[in-house]
Parts: sequence; structure tokens; C-alpha cells
Amino acid sequence: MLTTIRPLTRQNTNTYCQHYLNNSILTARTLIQQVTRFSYIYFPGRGIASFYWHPKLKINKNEGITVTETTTQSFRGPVDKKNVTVDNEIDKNITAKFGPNSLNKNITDVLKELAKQERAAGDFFRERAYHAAIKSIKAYPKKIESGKEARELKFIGPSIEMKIDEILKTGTCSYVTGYPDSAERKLFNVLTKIPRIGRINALKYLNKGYKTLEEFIDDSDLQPDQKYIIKHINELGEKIPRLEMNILREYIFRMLKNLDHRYLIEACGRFRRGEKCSESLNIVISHPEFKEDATENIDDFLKKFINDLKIQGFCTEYFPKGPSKYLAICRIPSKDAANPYLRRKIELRAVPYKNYWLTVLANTGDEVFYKSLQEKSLEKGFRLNDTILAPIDPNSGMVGEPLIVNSEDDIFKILNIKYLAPETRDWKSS
DNA sequence: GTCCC
DNA sequence: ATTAATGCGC
DNA sequence: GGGACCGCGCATTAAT
Repeated sequence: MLTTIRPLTRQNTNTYCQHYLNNSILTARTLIQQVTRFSYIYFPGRGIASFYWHPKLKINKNEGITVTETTTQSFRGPVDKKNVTVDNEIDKNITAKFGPNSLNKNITDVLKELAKQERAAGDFFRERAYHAAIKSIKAYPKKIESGKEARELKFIGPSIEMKIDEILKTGTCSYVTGYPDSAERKLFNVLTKIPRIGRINALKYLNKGYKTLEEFIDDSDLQPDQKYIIKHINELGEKIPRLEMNILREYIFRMLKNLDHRYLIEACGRFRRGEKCSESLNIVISHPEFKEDATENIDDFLKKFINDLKIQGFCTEYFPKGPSKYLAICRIPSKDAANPYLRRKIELRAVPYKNYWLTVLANTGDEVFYKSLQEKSLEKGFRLNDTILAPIDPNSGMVGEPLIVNSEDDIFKILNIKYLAPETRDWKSS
């Protein structure tokens, strides 16, 4: 069905949107009340519009949403300057099936290298293009014998066809150049390990003339967490072996269970996916009594908890990353003072019980798996993120009542997708 | 990089 | 001063 | 040939 959508407009402090189905003009407030309990609205064919005003909205169970204050930033979404015509049919061709396929590892490994290269160069779309090609190849059940054969697959174009021919012939590809071993490149690599310093900021600092980290640490722009991480960059850059992740996890686990055995805790990320090591440990905490409408209680709990960790000396330093999320620098107590354990990074977050498994699923990853799960959810008519799993009305596009989720398996069941063990959710590194 | 207009 | 748009990291 | 290609949250800049 073709529908014409007028540009999303704004008037004073109210955001007005044209409903894509019946062309009615609604204030965002009404739209939010009608469409979703949260501040995201999915427009078929146009993506997701988000409203950034929820901090100033009050959600009252009885009265619905009330605006307590006007906001300075209310809308960011697919704003177009002119009218657009879109097809309401969601056309998403998921080519890849779940699960890795190693038949063509020789090819995907090289493509992965090329993807990495593009990432370092900041070409996000080329990086993605390579990942798409890898995904496509992994879904292909046969061993690829020629570039021409691969060309038939989705996301394989003339350029990758040529590269595949070269890979089949020589085992590698001349486009894989590796990183220049210059001091500047090395500094660049270190800089990008610092929180909130990506490619752009790293380049900015390089252009400022910094030659070494020692000079850089005095830069006035740096925040405490950044300074701390620079100070211990080598130590914190070390990967945490699985054994140690287990000890870290166990320490926090026991401490929580001593407080109250009903606490829920899950170590997510690479640990949960069964990997041998990781740069940090990602821990999600909840409790049946953690209510969605009393997040300040959760924040207070986490604040106290992390402070206790520090008093015990397990946590040496912590940095808030938001009210219910901390970066904790922790060290396993060592009996041998001469051989202390290394400091390790732990991401700690506490969430309402209702969101617990959704958060665990989102934080377990990997990135590619979760994103594709989200896509699949949309196809099946569900909105999935770390705070909600709810059906989307196929006719109106409205997000319905959130579904209760009491386990990770519940999510897969609701989506009618076969449960996938965390260990098999690794797409990028096969 | 590929896809799609 | 307020709102719209963009930058950047994840 | 030429534009689109996640989308969110916070911060900053540009525009009005």
C-alpha cells in the first residue's frame, strides 16, 4: 500500500506528526499515548522516530503521560524536506540464517580483515558492506569455487567477486594492507581505546600535535575516567582470561546473594557467549522488587552496592556512566602481595525486574546477532529492545502492551524463533 | 562496498 | 532565548 | 549515475 507522508513538523513546544495511516495530525503527546508507552514510534518504511523528551514527561499509570515541562529537544527522526511516497510493505530480505558456516572461512576471514581496515579508515558503509557479504556467504551452504559463483549471492558485487577470485588463487587479497607501523598510527590505536574517543576525536588530538600519551594525559578536555584509563592503559588493555572473569563474577554474585538470595545476576557479553577472554566483564543485576516506576530505588541500591565493593577494596575505582550504570575498576584480592591480580574493567548495571531478561539478551550480543534478532522481530510484528517486547499492530503500526518476560527463552518463544544458546550467538568471529 | 531508483 | 540540526560514540 | 545504507543518547553547534 502506498501512502504519502507529509514531513514531520514541529510547532512551538509540541511536536506534531502526521499519522502515516489516516493522515491525522497529532501532537507527539497524543501519538505517544496512542502508539506506544515509550518514546519511539515505528513508521513502516521510514524507520523509527524517537522523541527525546521523556525526561520531562511524567508517566502516571492512571493518568497516562503528562507533560511536566516543555523541552528544548523534542524530535529526531526521518525528517524530510519534501513529501515522500513510501511503500508500506516492509521489504527486508534477510539472507542469512542463524548460525555460522565455516565452509568458506578462507574467504570470510579475508573479508573480515578488509572490514576491519575500512573501520579503521572510518568508512562505516564499506565496513558494513563487507559484513553483509560475509553474512551472505556464511548462509551459503556450499563451498565457493569461483568469484562468479559468489556473485549470485546477495551483497556480493563486482568488487568482491574479483577479490574472491584473488583469495581463491592466492589465499589473500592485495587490498589487505595492514596498518602502517608508524608511531602516529600506534598512538591513534591507543587513543581510540579511551572512552568517548573514536576515530574523529583521535584524529583531532593527533592534529593538535600530541606525540605521546604522556603529553596527552594533561589535556584539559579529559574527564576523570579517561585520565584514569590512560594512566593504566596497558594494564586495562589486557584481556581478562575466562577463569578470572569467573572469579570476578563469583565475588559479586556471592556478595549480592548474601544481601538477599532473590537478587538476579548475569554476566553477559563475551563471557556469556563462552569466549575465552574479554576486555571487560558486563554484569546485569536485578531483583523481583526492582520496579519500573521506582528507578531511583534501583539507582540508590547500585550506588550503595558499588560503594560497598570499594570499601572492601575489591573495586579500586568507579565511574558513573548514568544513574544505573557504572564502570568499575576491580581487582581480585590476592594472598600473595608480591603477585597482585591485574585491575579489570567491569560494567555494572541494575535494571527493573521487568527488563531483566531483555537487558541480558541485549547485552549478551553479539552485535550482529542482536541486531538481526531485532530485525526478525520487526518482521514478525514485534518491537524488541532492552526495555520492551511488544506486538506491533500490523494495520496501525501501533505498539501494543509490553509482554511479560520471565526468562530469555520466553523472548524466543514469543518471537517463535528457536532458542539459541549464547555460545552460538557469535557471528563476527567464527 | 552493494542496492535500488 | 529557544529550537532545529548535526557530531560523535556506541 | 547517484543517493541510501542502524538508530539511540548525549552533547554541541547552527539556525531562527
